[in-house]
Amino acid sequence: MAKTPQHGTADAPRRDAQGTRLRLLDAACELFAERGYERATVRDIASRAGANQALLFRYFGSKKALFGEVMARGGHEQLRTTPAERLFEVALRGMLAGGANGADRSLEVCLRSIGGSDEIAEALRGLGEEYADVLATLSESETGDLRADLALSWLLGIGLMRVVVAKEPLASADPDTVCALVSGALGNLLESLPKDGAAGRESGGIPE
Amino acid sequence: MAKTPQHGTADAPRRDAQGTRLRLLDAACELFAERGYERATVRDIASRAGANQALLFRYFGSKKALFGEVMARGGHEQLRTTPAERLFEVALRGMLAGGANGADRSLEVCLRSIGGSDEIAEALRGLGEEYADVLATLSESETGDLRADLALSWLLGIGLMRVVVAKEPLASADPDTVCALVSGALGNLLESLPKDGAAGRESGGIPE
DNA sequence: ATTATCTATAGATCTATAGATAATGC
DNA sequence: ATTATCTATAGATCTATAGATAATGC
Repeated sequence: MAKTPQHGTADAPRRDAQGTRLRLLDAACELFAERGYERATVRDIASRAGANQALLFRYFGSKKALFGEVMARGGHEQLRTTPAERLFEVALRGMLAGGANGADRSLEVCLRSIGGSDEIAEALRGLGEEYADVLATLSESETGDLRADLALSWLLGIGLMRVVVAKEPLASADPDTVCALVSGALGNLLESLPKDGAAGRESGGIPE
Repeated sequence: MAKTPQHGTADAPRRDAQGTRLRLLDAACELFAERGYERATVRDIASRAGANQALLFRYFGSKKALFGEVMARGGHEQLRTTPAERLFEVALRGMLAGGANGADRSLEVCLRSIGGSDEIAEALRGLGEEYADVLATLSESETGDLRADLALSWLLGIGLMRVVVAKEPLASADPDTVCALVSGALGNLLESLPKDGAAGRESGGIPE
C-alpha cells in the first residue's frame, strides 16, 4: 500500500499545482452540471478531483470565482464555430445529448443553478444574450430580437423538462424526433421571410 | 403606542391561530414565488406574515410541508376550469402577467425553486404531468404526448427567461405580441389534424 | 385551564482561512 | 528554501425544538 497515487493518471507527479487546478475545474464542471451551483459543495468538488478542499480556495479564491471560470472555459466555442442558421439545432442537440460527448454544458449548468443566487441568473442572462444575438440575425422581422428570445426560451424549456425535471415522454424521446418537431414549428417563427418570395427585395436570395 | 396591532387587518383578534396560519401560507406563497424555495427562509416568511418563526413549525411541521401546502392550495383551478384548447394560452398569459392579478403562481414557484432539492423537481414533474395530459388531448398524432411536453416546455422556458432571468426584450414584451407569436408557431405542433381536412375521419368536425 | 405566541438554543451545514506538514528543486 | 498539500477551526446560515410567557374562554 506504499506510494498509492491519489490521482487517476498513472504518471502524474505527486505534487502538481497546475494539474490539481485542472482536475478541480473538471470536477466543478461535472458537479455543477449534475447538481447545480448550490448543491455542489466545495468539499464534493475537491473530493471528486482527489484534492484537498482548501486547495480550491488557494487556486480559485472562492466558489463563485470557480463557477465563473467554469462558465468562461467552455468558451462557447459552439457560439463561435456554428453558423447562425445551424446554431439552434446544434445547441438543441447538445442539450438533448446531455453532455454525452464533449458537448458544451454551459446551458445545462445554468439551468440547474437557477434560483441559487442573482449572479447565476446574470450568468444565464449573459449567455442567453450571446445566443439570442446570433439567432436574431436569422429574422428580418421588426420583432426579430423577440423571436430570438422565444426560440431560446424553447431551447431552455426543453432542457429544463428533459434534463432537470425528467418529464416523460420527453426525457426518453429520440433526439431526431424532438428536433424534427421543434424545427418544424420554429421555422415559421425565425424565418420571417415569406417562402413564396414576395417581390420588392433588393438583394437576391442565395439558393442553397 | 399602546395596543399596537401587529397584524394588518384592523379588527383581527390578537390571538387567532387560523388567521396566523393563513397569513403564513400567503407569505410563503409570495416569498417562494419571489425567491424560490431555498432562498425564502422560514424567518423571512414568518416575518412577512407578522408571526413568530416557531409558529410556522407548529402549524405546518416543516418547511417542506409548508411548500407542499402552498403548491396544493392553488388547487390548479386553472387546470380544472379551463377547456383544453384554451389551457395553453391561459397558462401563458398567467405566466406573462407574473401573478399581477390573482393568477396561479404554482408554475412560477416551481421555476424559481428548480435545483433546490429533488422534491421540488418532483413537484414540477407532477404539475407538468397534469398540464401535459390535458394538452395531449389536443393532438391526435401518435406523438401527441411528446408534442404536449414540448408545448409545456416552451411555456416554462418563456417563464424562465422572462420572469426569472429577465432577459430583454422578452421581459418587457407585450403579452399580446408574445402570445400571437407563440400561438402561431405552436398551431402546427399541437393540432396535428390537417387543416385541409383529409377524408376518412368518422366523427365530423365541430365548426366553431 | 387552555393554547397562541415568544425566547433561547441545539444541531447541522457550508464557505473560507490560518497555520502546520511534507514533498520537491537547488 | 520553496510551495503543494493537509488539519483544524472560525464564522455565518438555516431548520427545528424545548420550554417559558401571556392572552383568551369558562
